[in-house]
Amino acid sequence: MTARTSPEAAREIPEATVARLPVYLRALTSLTEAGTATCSSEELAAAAGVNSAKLRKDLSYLGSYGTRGVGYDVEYLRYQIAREIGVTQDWPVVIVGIGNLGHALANYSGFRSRGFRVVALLDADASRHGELVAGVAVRPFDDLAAIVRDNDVAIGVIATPAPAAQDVADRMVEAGISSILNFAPGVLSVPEGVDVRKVDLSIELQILAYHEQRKAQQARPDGSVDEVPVPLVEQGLVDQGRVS
Amino acid sequence: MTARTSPEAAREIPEATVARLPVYLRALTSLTEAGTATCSSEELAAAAGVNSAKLRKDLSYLGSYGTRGVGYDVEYLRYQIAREIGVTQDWPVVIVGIGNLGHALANYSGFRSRGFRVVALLDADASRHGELVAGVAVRPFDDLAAIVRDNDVAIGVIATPAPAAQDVADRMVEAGISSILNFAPGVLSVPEGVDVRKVDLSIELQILAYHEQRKAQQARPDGSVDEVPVPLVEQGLVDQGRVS
DNA sequence: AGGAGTTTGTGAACGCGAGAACAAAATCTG
DNA sequence: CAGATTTTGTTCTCGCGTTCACAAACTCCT
Ligand SMILES: NC(=O)c1ccc[n+]([C@@H]2O[C@H](COP(=O)([O-])OP(=O)(O)OC[C@H]3O[C@@H](n4cnc5c(N)ncnc54)[C@H](O)[C@@H]3O)[C@@H](O)[C@H]2O)c1
Ligand SMILES: NC(=O)c1ccc[n+]([C@@H]2O[C@H](COP(=O)([O-])OP(=O)(O)OC[C@H]3O[C@@H](n4cnc5c(N)ncnc54)[C@H](O)[C@@H]3O)[C@@H](O)[C@H]2O)c1
Repeated sequence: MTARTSPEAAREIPEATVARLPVYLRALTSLTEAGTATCSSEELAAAAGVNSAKLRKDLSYLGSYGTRGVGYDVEYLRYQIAREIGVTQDWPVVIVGIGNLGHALANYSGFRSRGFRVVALLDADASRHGELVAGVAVRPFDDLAAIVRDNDVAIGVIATPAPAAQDVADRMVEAGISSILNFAPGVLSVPEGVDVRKVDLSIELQILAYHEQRKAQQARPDGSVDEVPVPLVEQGLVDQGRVS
Repeated sequence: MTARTSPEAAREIPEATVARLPVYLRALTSLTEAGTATCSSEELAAAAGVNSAKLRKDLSYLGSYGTRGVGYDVEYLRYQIAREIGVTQDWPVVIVGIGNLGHALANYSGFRSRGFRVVALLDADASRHGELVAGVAVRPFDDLAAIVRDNDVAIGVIATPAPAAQDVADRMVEAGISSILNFAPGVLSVPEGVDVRKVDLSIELQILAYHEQRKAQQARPDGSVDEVPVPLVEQGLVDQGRVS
């Protein structure tokens, strides 16, 4: 690993690894709850659904937190990963668009328990203002800038209809938000330095449909109804976006 | 492209390409609605948020549907992609776990309009049975096998709490479902030939948090509050799971 | 008709990630 | 204490995906 020419060079964690760290974190939390104090890379890899070599390589980017011949201290490793991700502190989050999906998100308890705190629910529809969802009041969308400023909000969630999403994103960026989780379909355009991640249910289903169609096609034309001729997938598809 | 040793060899579309086809499909639908009859790879790539070379290579796996010097016929290409994905037909879908999230999913109109039909809503909680959500009644989970058989259901959605997810998945597979979209956190174990895709809100937020933390760290220690020292991302993160 | 201009489809180069394999480091055993 | 055993951290190789760059193919204009 030749250090890049930069002075400190820090640890530059590959994006694929970053995407798996939360999975390891969850697996470690499960192990803790099960009372396990120590685990090998093999065990943890199984719990996370990945290859053990991949797991070890991923962890090596963070440092040397294991002990050869022994394994990893579950609690210690869990803390190190949480610190690396940045979820030892609580991140304030705003949700915009409190419709079907927004309500579900606001009610989702997994937010709190994983290092995120919903500080505001915003909606453009005045008839929703004042409504309490999971103890938080729905407020006018125009309060965004003030809320972001007062609470140091860096992360915003968009759950509005698609046509409003770009507008909302622009206003979020303007207000100082630099990370957006977008549930509305379509492409968001944001300035450099702003991260966007997209969750698109229809795309996921369509990917499944494609593979489903291939399976069906492979059984039909031959006439023979054979079982799983080509193993498409089995497990451990931690990497979002890949199936096999 | 050397044809694999198999007899027909068909077109083997790379997984990364499959994951982008739905994005192109949506972009083309937008163009159609905007009244555009023809478009270049450059225009379509912009609408989909990807590099135009990548778009052309992706489309080349499907066939030669463009005209050099002209571009693509929007409607024709849209149909070809829809056919390739398999969404010219309607796919019956069952949703299991009609709580917060399940309600939102059941109410989601984007299902229907994109080639999927919710044929049943299932929940283990008897007090929910009979409730109508978007015109579909909530039924006992034990009806699963019959519903899958009668409606030829291949795709199932899991929106139950995490502890129940593996059980539900097992029952789905047993009933004949071979594609699962899982919203519950944790790793599902399924037999070969069954596809699982996972949507995990917390993981997405944690990935954002990681990058957010890096941005903050890069501004602080230097003392200087410079603007975006290293361009982390800008746009076009079509590929789920990557940020930059 | 012929040349200029466009735009597709693809060959080739490159970089990143996955996995196998192994050396180093720790524990355990006798 | 020495050797066997376990398990990590890392090196190496391979394959996939992205991107560049360009020839082929089509249109348009004179
Ligand atoms: N419901 C689902 O399960 C689901 C699944 C996948 C994707 N989505 C997407 O998520 C988004 C929301 O879906 P939904 O079913 O909750 O829709 P919805 O219509 O129920 O809710 C949208 C909410 O956004 C508010 N809104 C509209 N414009 C706004 C603006 N400019 N600023 C602030 N708020 C605004 C509306 O008042 C409404 O309350 C949609 O883009 C949808 O495609 C939903
Ligand atoms: N609400 C969200 O926004 C959100 C976001 C991300 C992930 N999730 C995940 O989605 C899942 C559902 O979340 P929710 O908020 O809707 O939970 P919820 O508790 O509101 O709903 C769960 C539903 O599943 C039903 N259920 C439980 N066990 C079952 C079983 N064995 N078979 C059939 N049905 C069963 C329950 O009766 C309940 O109706 C959870 O795993 C959660 O972690 C939710």
